Amino acid sequence: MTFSATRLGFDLRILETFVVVGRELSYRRAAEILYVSQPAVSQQIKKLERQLGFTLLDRSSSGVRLTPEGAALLRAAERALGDLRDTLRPIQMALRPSEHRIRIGYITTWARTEIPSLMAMVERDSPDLKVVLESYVFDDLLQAIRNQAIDLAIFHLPDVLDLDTSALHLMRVGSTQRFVAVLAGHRLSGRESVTLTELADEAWVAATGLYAENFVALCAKHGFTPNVVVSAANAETMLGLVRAGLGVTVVPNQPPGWDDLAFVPIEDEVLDIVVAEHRDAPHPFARPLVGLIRSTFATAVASRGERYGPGHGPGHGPGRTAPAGGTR
Amino acid sequence: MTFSATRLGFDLRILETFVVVGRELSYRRAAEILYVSQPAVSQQIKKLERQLGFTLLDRSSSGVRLTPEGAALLRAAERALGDLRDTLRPIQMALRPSEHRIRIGYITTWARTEIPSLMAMVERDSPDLKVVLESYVFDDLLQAIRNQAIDLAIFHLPDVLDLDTSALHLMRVGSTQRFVAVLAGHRLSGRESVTLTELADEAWVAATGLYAENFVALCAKHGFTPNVVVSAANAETMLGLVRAGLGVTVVPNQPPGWDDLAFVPIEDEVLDIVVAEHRDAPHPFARPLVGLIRSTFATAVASRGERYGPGHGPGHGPGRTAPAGGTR
DNA sequence: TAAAAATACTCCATAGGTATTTTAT
DNA sequence: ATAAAATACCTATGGAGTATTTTTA
Repeated sequence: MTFSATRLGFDLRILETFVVVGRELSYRRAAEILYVSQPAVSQQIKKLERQLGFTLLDRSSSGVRLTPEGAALLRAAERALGDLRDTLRPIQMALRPSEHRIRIGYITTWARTEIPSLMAMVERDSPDLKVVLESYVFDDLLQAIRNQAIDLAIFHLPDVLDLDTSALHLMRVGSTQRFVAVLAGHRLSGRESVTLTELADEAWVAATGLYAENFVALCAKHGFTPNVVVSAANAETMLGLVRAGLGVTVVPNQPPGWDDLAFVPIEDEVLDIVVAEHRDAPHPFARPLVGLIRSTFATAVASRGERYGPGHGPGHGPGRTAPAGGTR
Repeated sequence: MTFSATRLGFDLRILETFVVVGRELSYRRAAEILYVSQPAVSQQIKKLERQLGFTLLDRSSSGVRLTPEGAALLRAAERALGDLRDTLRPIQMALRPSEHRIRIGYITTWARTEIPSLMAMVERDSPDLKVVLESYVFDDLLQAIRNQAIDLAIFHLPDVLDLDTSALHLMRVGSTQRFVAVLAGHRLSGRESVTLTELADEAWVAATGLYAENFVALCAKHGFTPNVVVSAANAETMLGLVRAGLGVTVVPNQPPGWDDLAFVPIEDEVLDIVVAEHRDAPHPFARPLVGLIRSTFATAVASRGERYGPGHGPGHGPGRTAPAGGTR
């Protein structure tokens, strides 16, 4: 016998999945946004349809269309999820009075352009929301969420390295590609794009920690070991070192204000830009912010979204844990 | 990596558990009501406290007290769960327009006294709620929920037999004991109580189906095989057969209107009276009704609540499936 | 033929179970 | 000493993953 505990109607995560599918009208894009696999979305929707007893979506290979019932549920669910959050918020606020402000952690890569434009949107959209910005070294960022030092983290995912994202909840907000940053006079500075292999013999300004490891692993995948002449912990410093002529470096965006540098796209897989929150104790205001973050990165970054979320994810062993601090 | 799907705050089941504990101020009683084991409640509360970051309940062996924070959460949670249900209800109603009424299935054992007094309470409490009553043979009752032929089932659990309650959600609403029904002149009719063993040589009027199997198994546990002279599918008939002098029978209550019969309590474990709903598609109005059902059975039955819910539950093999109908 | 969703299966995390120990009255 | 909650350990279920097949424009 299974005496399951009390349920309040159906599972709410499933409704949220349906809302995303209903908005995107694509299982694949919904999977990308939710950062789960496409079959997971299929299964959730199917389960919901089974529970309700009728079809919500007409799907075919050419796309997905809402049935009339589906359209009704979408409207109702969007409203209801909003109401639900509004209901839950005061409880959570009452219980954690310290959280009338939301703390966003980010890596300096995104400090120059994306964070300011995000803050502008926040100011316009939710002027009464207090945001505290905290810049982090990537290696400490995930741990900061686990520690509840921050509520939301913005970063791009290492694409080769396996990451320990336990206790986190990721949502994809955009994607970008790598650029190699070279001095204006560099032999490649005029190029439309380059392959990583062409850069095998360069002197490199590398990152530190996990991003550096990921870069080395990426190079290994392309058959060479980079000649790292110097490492630095943040993008600003790295670009400064490039400008100083120490070597070339790789960055996931084209920051403005580096007029004597050239940024050449690397023909490579795209990088996912994600936000992470604590899996079990999400901040009540996090969700609306994620929407704003997504539009920020949608406009700020050339996003073309290839593959859906997971792909180098689970099932690859225990992953690695970011240093700094215990399990709390 | 684990990319868990979107969460809406913490799990809602956990909040419901807390509400019950907060009201009962006892893990054990909460476990009984929720029909889960006491450790399950311990774990859920502990998880909630860990997520929130502070203590909700001061517990000791002499009882449980709410901390100030716990009291605050209890108030907020009760209100919020109500709001949540109010939010969800219109969605569910819109999606299943046929369910502006709730269908309650029950076994005839409870038809004489409990169901009418329940209906009286419903009439007083929620006069605009349409209830449809359907009496069932026990063997078909659970399947009727799976089929969504009814929304709520009221019955007592077989205590020896293992039951297939998959896809169901049980909540305990009361407990009772067995009575042996004998003719007024029977040798035992004056007794305060009897043991089952004393009845080993009686001629029996038995139930049919699962309840009958359970009765036979119970007798086996007490070391004898009952001499069943006739079987009947419902309590009214069985008592009629007793009155006709065919034998004695066992019932889980003392129905009125059988003045020429005597009901002698059997020294035995108590039986749990439970309601069941569909695990994945509960009726929006079911929850408030369960409260009324609980008070009905609290007043109608001598309830003393010994052990908490599960105990002959999971881990006993696949259980058995009620006949009649496929998996839907 | 290509792109999207569905299916098949495997695996792991969660959560509930039982049995037992700890604790406080 | 007793009753309640906590702990330890185990197991089952569900959900999400990858790989693959099916479908239809």
